[in-house]
Amino acid sequence: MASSESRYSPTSLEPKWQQRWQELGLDQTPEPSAERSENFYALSMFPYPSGNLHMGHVRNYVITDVIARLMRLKGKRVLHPMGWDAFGLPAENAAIERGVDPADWTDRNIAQMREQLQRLGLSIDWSREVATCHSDYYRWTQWLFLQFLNADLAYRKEATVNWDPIDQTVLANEQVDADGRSWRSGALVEKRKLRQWFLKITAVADELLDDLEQLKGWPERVRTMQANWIGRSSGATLRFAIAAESEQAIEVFTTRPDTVFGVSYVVLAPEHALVDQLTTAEQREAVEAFRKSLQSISEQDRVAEDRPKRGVATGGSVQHPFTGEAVPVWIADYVLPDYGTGAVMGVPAHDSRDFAFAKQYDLPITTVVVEPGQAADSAEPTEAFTGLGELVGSAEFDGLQGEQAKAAIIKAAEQRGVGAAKITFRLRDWLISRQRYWGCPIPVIHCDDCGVVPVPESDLPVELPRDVDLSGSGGSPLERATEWKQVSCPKCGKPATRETDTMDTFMCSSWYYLRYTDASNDTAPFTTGSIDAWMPVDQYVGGVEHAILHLLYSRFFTKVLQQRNLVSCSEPFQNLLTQGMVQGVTYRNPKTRKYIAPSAVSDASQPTDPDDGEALEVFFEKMSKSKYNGVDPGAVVDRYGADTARMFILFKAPPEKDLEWDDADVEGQFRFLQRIWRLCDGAKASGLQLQSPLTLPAELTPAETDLRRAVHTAIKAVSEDLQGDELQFNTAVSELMKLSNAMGGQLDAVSAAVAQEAVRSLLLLLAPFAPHLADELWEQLQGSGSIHQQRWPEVDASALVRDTITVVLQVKGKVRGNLEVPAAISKDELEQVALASDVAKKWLEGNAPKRVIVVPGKLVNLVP
RNA sequence: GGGUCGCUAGCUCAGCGGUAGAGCAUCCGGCUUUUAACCGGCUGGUCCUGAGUUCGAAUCUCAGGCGACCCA
Repeated sequence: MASSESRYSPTSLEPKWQQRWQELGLDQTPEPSAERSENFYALSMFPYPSGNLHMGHVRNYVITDVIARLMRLKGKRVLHPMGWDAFGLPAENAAIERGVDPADWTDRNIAQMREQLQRLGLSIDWSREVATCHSDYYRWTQWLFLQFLNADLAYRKEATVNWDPIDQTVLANEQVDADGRSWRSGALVEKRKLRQWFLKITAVADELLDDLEQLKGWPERVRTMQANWIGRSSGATLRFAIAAESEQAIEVFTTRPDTVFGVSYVVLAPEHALVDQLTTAEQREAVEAFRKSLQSISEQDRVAEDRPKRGVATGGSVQHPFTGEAVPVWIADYVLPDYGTGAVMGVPAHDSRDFAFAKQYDLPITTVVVEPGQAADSAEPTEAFTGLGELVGSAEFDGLQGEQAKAAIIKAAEQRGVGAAKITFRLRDWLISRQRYWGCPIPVIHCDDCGVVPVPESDLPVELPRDVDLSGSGGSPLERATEWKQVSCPKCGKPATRETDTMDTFMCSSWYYLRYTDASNDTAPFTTGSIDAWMPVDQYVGGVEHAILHLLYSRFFTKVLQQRNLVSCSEPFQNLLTQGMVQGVTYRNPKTRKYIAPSAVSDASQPTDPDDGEALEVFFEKMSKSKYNGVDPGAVVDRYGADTARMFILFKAPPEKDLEWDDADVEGQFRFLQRIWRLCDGAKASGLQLQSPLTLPAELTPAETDLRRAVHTAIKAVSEDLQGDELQFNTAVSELMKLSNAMGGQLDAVSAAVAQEAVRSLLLLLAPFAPHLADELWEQLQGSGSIHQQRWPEVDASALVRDTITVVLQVKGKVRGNLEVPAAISKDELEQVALASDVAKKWLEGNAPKRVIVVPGKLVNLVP
């Protein structure tokens, strides 16, 4: 009765199962086991609630969901939460531009995105949802800030920052483009000195670097990026006295003390404190002009290698620490005030930047290091020799090599009081002040008498005032919230004012993974019990754009909290998967450089611009509104269902690689799910049921043996693809396809027990990927309970064994035939069978082979 | 300039010393007369290039090319 065949209809089936799962409480986090290894923490980087879910989000959360569902099937107790990185500038901009309240705007967006997420069938425990902008969360962000303050790891200092003169606000370095303009207002950013709050991340720089070694479950490149960002370099400080007998000196940091005899000048950062003193009257004007010209240039630009180095002589000079000779002092753009000592020694012969600088300003280039055994070349070098080598022209240090030379010079410098060994870091303290409204208020009070006074814990949270003037200009909006700002000092009771800076939103996201472990606790941010049960996160999934910022800050928080005995782990994320971008097909007119929407392209195989008929360039790029290449997840779910969207995203590319969205392949996935539907539908029509396991027959037919081999091969392959360092969802899906192909037409040809085992296994393997379809078919075939309450199938190794195997027969390395032999054949027997074969007779022409290579189970190679 | 990774069928990838494979797409045939179709089948590869090691190299080594990412 083919007409009664049911149809795969995800749009009706998926909401049904989402509701059923909720009723069954399947997504709820169970009570954790005392045995940590029985618990599993699967975590996605939480999103900013922009209001619109995009494909990148979908990819992120689907990956984590497959892992969470798999771990439940494997019997783990799983924590799989979700929340919102909800403070940030877009909400404030919406307020400025459209007059909406940032809190309302954010909450509406959260509601909208939550609904979009729920349609994907993600097994998230929504009872643990957090939003960083809600005071029941940010009171603990403030509490943690006070912990840092108490530990002397939070401080205020005057610093040079990027100031946007139109928006009247500080900007982070990332918000200043390559031309030194604000991304928002387009204004040229100015440098300003302001008092700002910092967290002392440099206090744990060594731990942050050294512990990267432990993070075996992280991508190598993320670890490398962090190591480079931290940038530990060991070398020495050397003092160049301002004048003979002078106490005052320019202190430089160098990783190459061995090149000190090659110094031909010293360069100060233009901001350096000694510049004014050293500048001669003749040079003062030039120095001032140079300093002014730098105000609009970003730091990244100043140090960019391909940029010409610019500088000006101060006219002053200092004394070489070893020779006592006068060394001219310059200022230059490539020396930064906050790095090292803000001063470097110029050794043109052995540093490429110094070399370029010396060439440009015609400064002497003195070679003091050569390849071991080579004599010094008197000709002027054409490029810097930056490697280690043997010292020449370095007085008593001549002949010393490499590290030995460095050590000797450092030792000599220490003895003469002109320097010392020193380790520096590129990492700088984390500036967390923001002069913005929509952020977490920094919980301190400024009192004229008592200074900076922390808000008492009992007064937390310091709530953001509502109805603040957010006109977008005139400094921090909180400065104008006078009623909120005026308080009495917690210490002396006199009138005082609240801190009006809010925190960098990265503060809020640096500990949210801890909050999930005990999300509704209103007496503590988390407890040692909840931390011990779930931390560290077993699998973290997110974009590689956070390789440094968020991931480094979170590691910093964890280390500080561990030192203060608030958490028991030293690293927050055990395994990290950085997923690739989702790219959409992009059309661009090569002449006008305009992007064309796919909907405007009539013939996708030969796309042309509807306006001028120009042939369009076609390529894949990250989905974005401006390129019209986005695909709306909601539309895909509407049309094909969440299961198809999930399957496609997992199958189309390995998770860490970029994924090219292709509608045709989405169709392909939908068809695959339909095939599974029909396969099970056919089995159902034949009376197959899943509720009670049948006993396999003692003797199997060849068809049964083949089917069981296919089933257990798939179980083995999928299980292996989903464990270990490389999670290969794409090949796992491919294995499911192979299995369903092997099952096609075979279910009626085998006994009920074998058919049942096959269908049961297929659905279980499918369950983490296409959870709705798997559960629906499970139910239709009378499976007990939900499929997501079952256990992951075990491999039956005996089903993989073959009775006979095909062995390759080679003659002199060339394949000349093959042999069908019993699987258990011995090496000697195999050799005998090979020598007796027709192939051997033909190719050896009756001669005995000189050599016989037998690889058991694989081949025999006869060498005549 | 240095480092890391990659280069296998049209696409995405597996294989990592032993007869070059999977899925998707293409193509063909059938079945329907489909409008989210379906079933069956066949194609398809100097494994980036060159040299070396080996009985045997996609796989190991070296050199080169191309690409991606990171660093300076």
